[in-house]
Amino acid sequence: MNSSKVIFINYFCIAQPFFMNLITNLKQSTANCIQQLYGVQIQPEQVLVNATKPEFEGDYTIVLFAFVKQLGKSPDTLGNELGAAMIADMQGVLTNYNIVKGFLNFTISNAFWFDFIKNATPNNLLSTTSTPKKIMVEYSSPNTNKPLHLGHLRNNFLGWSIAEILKLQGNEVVKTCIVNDRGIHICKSMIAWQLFANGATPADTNQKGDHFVGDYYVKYNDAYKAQVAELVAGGMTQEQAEKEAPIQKGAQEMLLKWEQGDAATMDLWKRMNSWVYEGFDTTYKKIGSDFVKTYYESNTYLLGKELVEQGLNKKVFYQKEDSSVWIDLTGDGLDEKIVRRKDGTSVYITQDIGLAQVKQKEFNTDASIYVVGDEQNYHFKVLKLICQKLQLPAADGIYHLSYGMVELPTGKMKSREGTVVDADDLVEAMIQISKEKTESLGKVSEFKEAQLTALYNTIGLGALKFFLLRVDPKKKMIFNPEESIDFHGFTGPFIQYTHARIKSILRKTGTDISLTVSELLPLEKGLAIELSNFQAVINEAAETLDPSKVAIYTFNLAKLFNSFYNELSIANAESEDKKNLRIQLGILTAATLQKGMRALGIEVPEQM
RNA sequence: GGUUCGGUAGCUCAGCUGGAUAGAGCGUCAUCCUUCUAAGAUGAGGGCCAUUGGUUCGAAUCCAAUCCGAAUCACCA
Repeated sequence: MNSSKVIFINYFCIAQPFFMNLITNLKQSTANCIQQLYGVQIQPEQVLVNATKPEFEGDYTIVLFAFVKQLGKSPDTLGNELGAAMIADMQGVLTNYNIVKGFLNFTISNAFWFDFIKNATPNNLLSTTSTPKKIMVEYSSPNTNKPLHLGHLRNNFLGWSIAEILKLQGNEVVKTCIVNDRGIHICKSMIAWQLFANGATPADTNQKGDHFVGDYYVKYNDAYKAQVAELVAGGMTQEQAEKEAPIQKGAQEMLLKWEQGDAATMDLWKRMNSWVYEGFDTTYKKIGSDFVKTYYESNTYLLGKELVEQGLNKKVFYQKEDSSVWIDLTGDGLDEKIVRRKDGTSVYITQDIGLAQVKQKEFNTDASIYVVGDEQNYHFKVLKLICQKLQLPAADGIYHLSYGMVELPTGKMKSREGTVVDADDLVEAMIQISKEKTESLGKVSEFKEAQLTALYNTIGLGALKFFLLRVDPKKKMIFNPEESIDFHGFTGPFIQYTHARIKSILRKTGTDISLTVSELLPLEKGLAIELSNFQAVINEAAETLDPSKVAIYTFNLAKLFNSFYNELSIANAESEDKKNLRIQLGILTAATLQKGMRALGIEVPEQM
């Protein structure tokens, strides 16, 4: 069992494209023909259908080895009998077959692909599922003591993209955010502000609010380290000094006051958080994150207490002598886990159980996806298990979309040590680079200032988003700030460029066309085949919650189009028929690139 | 120590429900703008798919063991 291959949702009826699904039909036909020829029952799913390798003749290949033994036929005999039977079975679709060492290659008829090209439109390339679900995607989860960094960007882009992909299938998606706005770390920046700010505000220093507050979090840590060093120099042990540092004690007192609802503390807390939220809003707007509902931990941290009582009654939980409450998960291969402290307060897992129930009551979703880093894999495993044992209605719908950390070549990012790649800085840098590149190419000289600004944003963010989404979410990734993110090759701008290039051609040729049958050249057919795969890619990305599948697909499609573009002229095609056919392929490719990139949260320009 | 996830070209990554000669991008080298946008295309070079054993007609892919790296196993969140 490999948990990394867990399928998010198995749709009873997944979205099917408007055209006949060739692969499904090939499998079915194989099973039918084997039944007819040899009277042996085979499940269509057992049949392996691949795209034929370019060095062989054909479009799709059926692998015969699996049946050779079962049917007691040589690969050649089986191939010939099956090939002939299937061509009769799928008349008009299959035209030819050949056999190479147990691989049965079929050529699909020109008419089939032409029909696909003719009937496809930007609007029917994707169709929606007949069994839509209501799905919550919780992502972003910022802390209010520091600004967003590169890791948050991966989270935000992933969450957004997953939501878009699920929407493409016709599901209803509810995007939510849980803000970690309380706790000792928040008090640390608060006390540092009290000590060092002299009443300064973000407006005074002309800073974004989240950065302003983040600076005090760093100042706290600097002061803390200095105090500890001083105490150690005065003869204390390191351990003692870490406990006794005055600023640390101050933060703890402040947390106590906060929990007691002390007016002055609450005022300061609200004030500083409002600065941070202002900063976050700017960033979210810039990167395109939004939420239907934002939950605040200051409101949710006491949740789950009732559920502890229920759990005790149901004997899911048990109480220790010191009156703390636990659950024993050793039977499930995990540990014992505390769910309520001896003083009666909730722990992290308890509030999450409570929050899961609150969200379920408020939105009544079929599933809830938590976009959270892989360091919390264990936590979410436990969360789901406890919810299931409590028989909460939300339990089975909990999915943890676990993603790997973004690391620097020097190792993990640490905000306390200042080794973080700041989200705002990085976004700005990307936009700046896209500006420089665009200017040096000089292709948009007629653009007005506002158009240029929009274009730089589109390209800069496109490069950044694509960079973070093109790799498998569950893998950790390394970001090297020394090497800027690329604009060539397997990148967002490459695909944006291909789209703009197609649009440029279509502006010249017009799109008012009527199609008449013509022979398809290999590159034309190749594009048609790739376009016909779009729905399957979206389905797979949704089932595995993996946007990188879409990134890879859009890249391959763009690459294929660029080869096509290089070899064949559209505007000056050999004949009017060819010209119209290629215009149609251009329309479909541009639309597919646009939708695919949209699913990654990336816009594509008309011109660049 | 237990659990989980990784190890594929110099670098960053695909491929992993077993199938034909393991693929991209970057970087390197070489071609192609008087012809629809060169942020492009074409080609060359680059590999003991961590190691060993097993299953199979067939293994990067499945199984077992080993080595290396990461995360986690808090009355922090």
